[in-house]
Formats: sequence, structure tokens, C-alpha cells
Amino acid sequence: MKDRRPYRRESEERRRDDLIAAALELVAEGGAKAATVRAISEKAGVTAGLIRHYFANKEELTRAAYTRLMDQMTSQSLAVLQDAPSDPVIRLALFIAASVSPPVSDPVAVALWAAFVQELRRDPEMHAVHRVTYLGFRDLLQSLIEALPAPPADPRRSAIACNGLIDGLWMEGALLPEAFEKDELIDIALDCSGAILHIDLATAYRTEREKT
Amino acid sequence: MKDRRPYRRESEERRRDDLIAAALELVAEGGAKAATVRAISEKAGVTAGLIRHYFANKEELTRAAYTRLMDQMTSQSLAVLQDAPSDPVIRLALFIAASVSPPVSDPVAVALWAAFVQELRRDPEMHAVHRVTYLGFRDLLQSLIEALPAPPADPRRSAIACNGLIDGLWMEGALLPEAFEKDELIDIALDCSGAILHIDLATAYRTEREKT
DNA sequence: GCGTGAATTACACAGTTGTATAACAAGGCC
DNA sequence: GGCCTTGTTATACAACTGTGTAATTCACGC
Repeated sequence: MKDRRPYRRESEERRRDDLIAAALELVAEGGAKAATVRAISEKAGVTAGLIRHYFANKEELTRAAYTRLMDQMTSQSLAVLQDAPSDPVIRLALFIAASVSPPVSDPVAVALWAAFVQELRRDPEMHAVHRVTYLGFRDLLQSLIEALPAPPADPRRSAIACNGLIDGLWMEGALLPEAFEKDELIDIALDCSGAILHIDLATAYRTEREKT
Repeated sequence: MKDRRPYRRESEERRRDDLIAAALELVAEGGAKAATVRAISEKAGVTAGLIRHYFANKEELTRAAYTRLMDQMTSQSLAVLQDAPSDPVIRLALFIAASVSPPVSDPVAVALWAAFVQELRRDPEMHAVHRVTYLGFRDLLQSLIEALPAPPADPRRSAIACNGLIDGLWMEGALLPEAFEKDELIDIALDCSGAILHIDLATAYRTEREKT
């Protein structure tokens, strides 16, 4: 007489992944308030109770989603170096260009990021995630800068500056795309990073792009 | 027999101001989700029903609060020019330094800003507010750049770049203050804006500061 | 095949949310 | 000083929130 919904047992990893992915999609679509336990579980194809079987509470799921988002963005910027030439100037130029253009610089990604930023001040664990991912990205940038033929005297300062420039343009390009022409932000990011580092990143990028 | 709460009638402007201020304080303290109609009205010293007497719905109050926040931040950056000398290099340096240091660069302000950013994609009116305030700030910066003795060839590009740098450092300094030494971000912002514009903003700022 | 443990569903619950509506009272006007 | 507009309170309501708990049913070991 019961018409209980049939289901399949899945691995813990699979279920956690599905729930995190569903949460991110919902936050992207409708802001943090749209990611309710019921909406998340429905999108993941399970019932609400299961969330608390894999996460102690909703906060923990939120943290997991934030970590996943930041890891994704860093690895997307890094992916462009996978099959890049070994010339450090070209590598830096490609990395910077990738960071201020899609899919890294994307309205959905920025909105997602903003949704989590509000939690940083209140949740020490979220703050820790932020520190690790921010410093991780910056250190990556710094290592690219230190590999340059004529590295700057204070690579840490240079990395902070370029990181600030990248983050600002990343955000502005995603939030107000109609205010910029195609590739304008890439050009600006390369020109100004070049001015900061006293090298010509723009032509290095252009010649590399024309090679294909 | 009724012990109905006594009250005073106030002007529409006063009530709207109080409600907006209460909403901003709550978002700052506990994120967007803390700004419920009941919490807002309690903090403003009224009952919940009154909100809908002054705002058609909660969304409208949210929009008003966002507009107010952005106006405040721009005017705070601008305030430093009030009694600044007429030397355009000094004026630009003061403006940039103010934008990446308290009270403009502040964890509360950044968290508030992030809380609203999530709405930009969904709410066209919020998007319009964002466009106006972003372009307003950038145009201000561009006018300061154009006033320089040797203005750059493309002031728009320079303004976009400096704005990006400022926004990035504004955000990073507020979100992870322990990662930077005192005045480090001001120095970096001035050095790198100077590199982009080919002028020496850092010494202009330092000599101006030592004048007092 | 068949038990058995655990993944999953189903349901309940108390609290909160935004909103609608009616009763009330403050303060200006004559 | 009494009326009348309307700012303000009070209360109701249905929808939704996160969470706790018991009942089911899947899938694996034997």
C-alpha cells in the first residue's frame, strides 16, 4: 500500500558532490537565500533529510561549497599553463589574461563568490578557507613573477599589486560587461601588470596568440 | 484596558532614513539573512507593519539601502579632497590612498557590498544602481587623472586600470587585514598607480603627509 | 536466497518569514 | 476643544525554514 519513492544507494563521495553542485547552482541562480535544504535536495534528486546524513548541518555544506568554488577558479586559471611554452613572460601573460576573462571572470562566479564573502567575518572556518585560497592564488602569481628573466626587487609587493589589479578587473568585467569592449580588460590587465613589473606582457601575449 | 505601545509620528524622511540605517546595520552584523522585516523594525524602534507603509515591499527597502551604501562610500573617498591642495598630483594621491584605507576599505563595508552584489544579476534596478555608482566613481577618478600635468594618452583606459587596482586592494585589505602590514596597501596602490600613469604619486603623498 | 546494517525516505515540529488587514491614536486644522 | 486624516500598532496567516526521529528499502556478505 506504500508508494514510497524508489531510490538507489550511492557512494558517499558521489552524494556529497551532487549536493555541493546543487547548492552552487542554486546560489548562482537565486542568491544565497535560494539554497534551502529542500531546494538543494530536490535538485540533487534526493529528499531533504539526506543532507543531514552527509553534513552535520547546513553550515557545513555551505563551507564545502565555498571551498569547491574557490578551488575550481584557481585551477581554471592554472589550467592555461598546462600546455603553455616555457618562456616565463608568456606564461605570466597567459595566466593574467585567463584570470580576467571567461570562464574565470564570469557573472555567475562573481555572484557566487559574493554570496560567500558575507560569511567570512562571522565564520572563522570560512575565513580560514578564504585565507588559504587567496594566499594560494597570490603565491602562484608570485612564483610566476619570480621566474621572470629580470624579477622585481620585492616580488611579494609586485604579486600583491598584480593580484589586486586582476581581482578588481575580474570583478568589474563580470559585474558590468557592457561597460567594456571585447578583450579590453585583457589588454588593460597586461599593459598595467607590465608597467608594474617593467616588462612587455602585451606583445608577449599577442605573439603567443597569433602562433596558433 | 489596552496597553498599546505609545509612539510619536515622524516625518517620512526620518522614518525612511531610520529603516535604511537599521537594515544596513543588520546586514553588516549578520549578513543579508539577518535583515528581516522584524529585526529591521525593532532596530529602528517601530513595529514590523510600518515598513510596508514606507516601502512597497522588502525589495524596495533593499534597493534603497544599497543606493545609500554606495553613495556613502563614494562621498567618503571624495571628502579627502575637500581641503586638499590644488596640485593635481597630490589630489590624485590622496584620493587613491583614501580609497584603499579605512573607513572606505573596511570589513563591514565590503561585507555589505558583497551582500548586495548577489542581487545585481537578478534585479535590473539593482544593476542600474551598480552601473551608476561604478561609473560615477570611475569618472571621478578619470577627471583627476585628466587634470594631471602630463595626462596619459587614453585616460579612460588609465582610469579603468587604476579603478581595478583600487577595488582589488580595497577588497583584499578589508577581507584579510592580517596579511598586510600597516600602510602597505597604500604604498602599493600609489606605487603601481604611479607606474601605470608614469608619475611619482608615492613621494607626492609622503611629502603632503609630512606637511601637517 | 536471506538476513542485516545502513542509506534513504517520510513525517512531524517549532520557529520564522513576508505580507495583508483592521483597529487605534497622535497631532494638525478649524 | 472636538474632528479627521493618516501614521502606527496589533494580529492573523499561509508558506517556508532547518532539524530531529522513526519507518522503510536497498545492497551487500554469507
